Amino acid sequence: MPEQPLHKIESLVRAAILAAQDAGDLPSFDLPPLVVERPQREEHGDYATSAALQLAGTARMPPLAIAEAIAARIPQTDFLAHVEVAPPGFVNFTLDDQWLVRHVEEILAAGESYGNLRLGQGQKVQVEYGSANPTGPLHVGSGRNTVIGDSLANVLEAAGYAVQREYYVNDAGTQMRLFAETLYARYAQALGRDESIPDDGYRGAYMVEMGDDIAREEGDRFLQMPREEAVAALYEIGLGKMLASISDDLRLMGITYDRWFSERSVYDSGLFDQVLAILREEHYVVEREGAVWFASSELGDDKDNVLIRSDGEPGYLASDIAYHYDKFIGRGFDRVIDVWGADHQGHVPRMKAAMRAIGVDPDHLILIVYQLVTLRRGDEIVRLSKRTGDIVTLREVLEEIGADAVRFLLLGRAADSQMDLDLDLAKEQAAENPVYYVQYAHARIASILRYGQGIDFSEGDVSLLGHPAELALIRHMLRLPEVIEKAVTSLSPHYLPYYAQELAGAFHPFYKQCRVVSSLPEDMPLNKARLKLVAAAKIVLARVLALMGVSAPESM
RNA sequence: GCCCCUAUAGCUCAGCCAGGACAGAGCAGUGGUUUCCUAAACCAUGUGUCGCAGGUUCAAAUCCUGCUAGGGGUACCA
Repeated sequence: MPEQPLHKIESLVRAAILAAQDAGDLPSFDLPPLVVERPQREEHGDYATSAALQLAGTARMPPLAIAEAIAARIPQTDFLAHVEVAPPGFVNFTLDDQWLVRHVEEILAAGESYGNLRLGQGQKVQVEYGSANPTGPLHVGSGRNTVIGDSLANVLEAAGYAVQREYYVNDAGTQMRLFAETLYARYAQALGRDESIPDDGYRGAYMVEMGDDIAREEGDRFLQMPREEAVAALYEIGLGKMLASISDDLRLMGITYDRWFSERSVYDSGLFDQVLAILREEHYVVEREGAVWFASSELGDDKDNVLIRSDGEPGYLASDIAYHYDKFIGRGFDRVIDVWGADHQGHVPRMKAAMRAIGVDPDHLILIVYQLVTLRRGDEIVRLSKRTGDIVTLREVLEEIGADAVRFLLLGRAADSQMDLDLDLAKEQAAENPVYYVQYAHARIASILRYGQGIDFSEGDVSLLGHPAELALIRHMLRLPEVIEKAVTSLSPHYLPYYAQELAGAFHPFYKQCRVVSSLPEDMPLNKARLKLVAAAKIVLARVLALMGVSAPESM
């Protein structure tokens, strides 16, 4: 895992400024954080810093003069071909061709681990995502949640964190009781009994089907027992069926968890009582109006929140505090990341307050709130509600559009950005989805390697590479570690699909311009070098696809 | 009312955190490309009051204030 050029350049620029100050070419001042970035335009090199522009004010010197002073003190290195000063005060860095070309060998040597970083240093991080109520099938919103969470977990792992993926099963509380009551009614109806579902029950067709299924599988035995007992039994059966269906849908998207954590277990294990006692001891629990309140307003929230309702039923917040106590105190995660839809944003200040109450640094609980997906079919807006039964299931969308395209589509927007998903358009454009552009690059390489499988290119000489299209491809391959770092530090997996397209966009022109396996005998040395290049490109493409949870086909 | 998110090309969106070099991509449009490795490809080409109005700055899509529009939340549902 050699140091990335980006960071090497940062160090060089910093050292250059300090040296210029020592020599009296620059006045002394404290260095602000230096920004080294990828310039937008190719002719500005591979990396650039605007440090001189930033410093012009404090140094009271023309930016160009500062840039000159910096550039003059960047030492000769193997990886930089040249360093240039450009008006109004940029310093531009261009990577050395031979250094780039040698990088191909490093990627081949790193293999699947190419791109790995040591940012995390083994810190324990939990990512909790998905976590949809098991009262109905997953819809597209849950899809966005899982795609963000899963890819984030992937990049965190790549960056050297010890990641645990978890699904919190809300198998307790009012909604599950309504679900069980509804299921009882549907089951009874399936057996011909006149029974109506609760007013706030789940009206979706899937509940009718489940009632039919259970009637067929179990007969009428639940009608023979006391109603309460029957509802309790159906609660378990229905929960099991919903969880099975949810995990099937997730598997279709390539998502699996390390642990499914039951909300009920928070109460059954005594964890909730234990945490409530701690809150009481710290005097964050008050009783009024017949309910038990969490005094979160004393901890930065703008209001108090109900822990146990006046009907004696603990609310969602109650178990969630206990659950997070278990994550941090019980299981010792250094950081916990929860992925929530914008409809849960009101929960953020309460949970931050709760962390303070149990003695956890609230910054260690990272809440990623993504904006909701608005589904449309043409001009018609499809509202999603499990209760009214008006849902477009994730399964339907997966079947219409395909898991890879769905993941790519859902991942490609920043969490802050609201998504407008037109199912008609998405279906229409499914074939034009950029995911196939990326996958096709991978498949093309696989095809080349099959075609050239008789050639032993292990002794290929990469120094023969140098065509502009080859160098452009290598430059893009080199960016993977930077992209992973950026996705991790900004907790924004949406950079991955953009990068993937750019990488594929460097491969396809290379393929067009550079014959990899040529039949001319005199081309053999170059063939071997290029086979090395494409083998390395395949590694990088496969890696970024894997990070997105998208398959990397050998043929298309 | 108050709080959070958003507004950038015909459409869908990056870029905003750390202000800097003529504002980017995909799709859609137009024209072209196939004697050896996959045309799901390549090449060329047009597209902008960066929602509006102020402010800060040598420099604003980016920071600040106000406004408009859309989405979400809002004190015993999750």
